[in-house]
Amino acid sequence: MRYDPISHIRRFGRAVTIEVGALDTSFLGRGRPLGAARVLNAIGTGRSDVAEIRDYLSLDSGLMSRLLRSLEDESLIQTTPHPTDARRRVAILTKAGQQEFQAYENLSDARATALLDRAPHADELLRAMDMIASALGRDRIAIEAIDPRHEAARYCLGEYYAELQRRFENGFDVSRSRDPDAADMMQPRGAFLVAISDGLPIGCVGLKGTGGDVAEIKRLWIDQTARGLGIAKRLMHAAETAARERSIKTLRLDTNSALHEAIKLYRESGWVEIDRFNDDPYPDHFFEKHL
Amino acid sequence: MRYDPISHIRRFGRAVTIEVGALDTSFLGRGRPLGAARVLNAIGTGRSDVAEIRDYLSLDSGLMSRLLRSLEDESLIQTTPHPTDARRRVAILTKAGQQEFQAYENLSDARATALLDRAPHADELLRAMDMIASALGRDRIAIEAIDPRHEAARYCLGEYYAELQRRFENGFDVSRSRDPDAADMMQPRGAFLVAISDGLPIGCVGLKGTGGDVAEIKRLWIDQTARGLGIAKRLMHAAETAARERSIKTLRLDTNSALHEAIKLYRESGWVEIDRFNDDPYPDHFFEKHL
DNA sequence: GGATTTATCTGACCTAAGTCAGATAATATG
DNA sequence: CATATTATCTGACTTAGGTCAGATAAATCC
Repeated sequence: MRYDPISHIRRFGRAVTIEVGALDTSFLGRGRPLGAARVLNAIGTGRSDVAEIRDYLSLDSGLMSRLLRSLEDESLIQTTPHPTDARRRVAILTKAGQQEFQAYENLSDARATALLDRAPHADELLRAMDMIASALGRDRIAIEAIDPRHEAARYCLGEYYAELQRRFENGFDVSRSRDPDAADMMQPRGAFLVAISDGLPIGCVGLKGTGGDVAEIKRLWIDQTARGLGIAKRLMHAAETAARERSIKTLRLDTNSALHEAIKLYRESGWVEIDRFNDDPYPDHFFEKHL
Repeated sequence: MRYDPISHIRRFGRAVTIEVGALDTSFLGRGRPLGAARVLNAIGTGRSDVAEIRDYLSLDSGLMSRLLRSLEDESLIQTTPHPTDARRRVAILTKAGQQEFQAYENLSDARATALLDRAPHADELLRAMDMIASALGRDRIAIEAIDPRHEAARYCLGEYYAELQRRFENGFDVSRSRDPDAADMMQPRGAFLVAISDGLPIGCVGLKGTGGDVAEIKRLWIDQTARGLGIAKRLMHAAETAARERSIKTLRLDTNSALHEAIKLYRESGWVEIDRFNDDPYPDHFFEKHL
């Protein structure tokens, strides 16, 4: 058959190439070459170290220097020496730069909104986009430790609770479960790790420590559209590493038989089933692992 | 919440921009600027008229001319005057050009294959890509009349039968249904129309004529990932237009109650239910429309 | 403390891409 | 048949993007 899987992927490639081109063209409407717009965008999204931006955008140092000068000439950015390394420079947006950055953001948002408004099944479309973004970006998925009260963490936890609500026969009410103290999932006792894919959190795990040599693994979640990419394994591995760094000797966790992929993962990676060790109403399986 | 739908779309944008950029970079490995590669590709995929290529790639006439010269200098293409309009030129690939075109195709295919091989759920991923390609490319979906024995038509019919097999309670066996004669769905008696989106057929409908002033609508199918975009309506509209052009006064069709979206569409667009007019074992609903 | 490495900047240079104004020849229009 | 239009080509020009070889100053290494 002619319309094999590759034909479908290549059709997808044609469609998104046209879309990407259209977005670039709309960016040019602001009277600035794309290179300068990209640098402005990198600074606007929090990258301030010039070397970091250069690396992120794979730019030659000469070109980078000229792009920074042109943005400075427009009074969109200011550069100052790096506080601890005087060879380096850091760039920040001026007030005008923030406005200009926001104008680019608005162009992107407008395209996204227009697409959503016209889409017949917006939620399905978003799921499809998430799945593809995760598949294409799998080599760029990074595990980061963040504050469990940070918005990325709160987003992950919200999705995690929503998934338990869907999967547990009688639903899930977070207030009936013991919600760990944020401080127990932060330095120095514990950690909260998220998997970030192209800027969006797609998975998380918590290491809840007490200061002693026993700690608990909590809130392991992977977005449905990002499963099968080995992210859970990476998160668990990172959590164990964090535990060792905190001199933790024994890890425990509780889970529910509805979460069979998770239970399979635990069994395959050295966890052994133990007796119930708490009175939380939801879990029915309990595991332990010695580090 | 920060991670609203727009964040997801923009993450998707970042991921595919990187992918598109990587493909472009791999194309540069063949030692030719992208512009020339695009023209070569356009010629390779069947566009021979220079003006048509220029329009398709939105190129300035001067730039186009120079790109053609550079491809001629490499002996990859040959240009000759247009057979009926001596102002125009047509370009075709030489033997070396065909090889070079194939080399680009292989690069694309290799990327697609690599993606599929690593994907955890390849079929889901392909569905996601189809859905996004249809949503992004909805303005480029074209209705074309083709030979029902053409591969695009056979693909549509295969997908149509597969869908009936899934949706009918007792499955569907095409040999038990009367398969229309190809000649009845071609000029001058009938037509076979397909909806093409970025090169891939995503829907079809047949107009089966007998030479008289009554004809039948057959094989209305829209790919699952392309529903809600109004393609069925456009196909039915095009079929009615084709019927009028063939002096047909009355259209009939049979369908099955499992195909409720189709039945809804017929009811909403002027079709009225009539008595059974054939002994095909599958249909249980019969409609008619006077043009 | 001297040698080496690193980050940035500057000038010179290059290619790709695209624009613009004619020139030419053929076709279409009235 | 004169005029307008169309398709292509050519030369002149511009901008964007990127490379390369030093220059400079700071940090790091031995």
